[in-house]
Amino acid sequence: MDKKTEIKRNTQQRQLITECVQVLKHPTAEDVWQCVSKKLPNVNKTTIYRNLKRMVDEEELLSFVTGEGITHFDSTLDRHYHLYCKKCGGITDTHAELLDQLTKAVQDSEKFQIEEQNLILTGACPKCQNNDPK
Amino acid sequence: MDKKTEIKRNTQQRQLITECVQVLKHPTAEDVWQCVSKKLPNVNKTTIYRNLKRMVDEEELLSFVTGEGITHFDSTLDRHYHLYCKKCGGITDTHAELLDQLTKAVQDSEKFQIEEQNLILTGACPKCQNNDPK
DNA sequence: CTAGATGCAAACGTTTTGCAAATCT
DNA sequence: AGATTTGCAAAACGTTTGCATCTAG
Repeated sequence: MDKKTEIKRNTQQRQLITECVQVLKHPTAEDVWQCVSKKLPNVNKTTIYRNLKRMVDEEELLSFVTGEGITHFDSTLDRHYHLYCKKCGGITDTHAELLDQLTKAVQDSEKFQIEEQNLILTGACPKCQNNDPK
Repeated sequence: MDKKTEIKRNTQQRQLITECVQVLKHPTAEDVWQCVSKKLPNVNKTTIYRNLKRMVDEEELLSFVTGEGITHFDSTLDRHYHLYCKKCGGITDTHAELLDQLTKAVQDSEKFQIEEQNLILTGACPKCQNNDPK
């Protein structure tokens, strides 16, 4: 009764969107649009938005927002969090063990029932620390 | 050379904005506008946005974005993170010890130099768990 | 054949910008 | 007085919606 068993068509657009999210790793809607456009020059952004939204609703993708307020999509579904490099804009996944510990602790001490964890650590990735020795 | 030593005027609007952020705890720009409007009915939203932005730039306030993509402002500057209740929309501060541990671990293992931590745990606060026994 | 998906244009909400008028200091 | 800040209107931005057309099943 929770998940709708909706008919889903396998359109070219949808296939490409899925593909692009996987390849691009942590794209924005704009990124996906540009990527899909390469193979299908007339895709409309609306289609991108509609599909991404639906995929998030149906839990095929997850989305998160960086400190700058930009929404990114992620095809990695296991719980993890993100390292966001301010300099190059790169986003790296990190595993969730420590975050899980933290969440459990909060759950116990605050009696807060946690459903989603959204952690973004922002800073400078190893590459940018070296390349930009300011 | 980093922080600008700009002239800052003590306008009525700015005072009220500061006041409202403190009182409201984790307001959105809209919240602040409504709050300031009570005492100064003709404030323009632009003024709210401009001041909030500047305060964040000058590190008098910090801002964060919930999973829904809504920007909130916070006058508590010490490192801490937020519990966001999906049902009532309430936001609670939590202390940062565990998050600090996590951050240190990431810093060491990933060689990622972390400047900002942004953690939002979303779920149901104690009140809403009880009041809404679904 | 037909429900569901797309493309387009227009609406939307939030935030930003340009400029003249008002206001702190 | 003079520079900063405000208010207003308009633009910008990312996203959503309505609707006619197209298409996968």
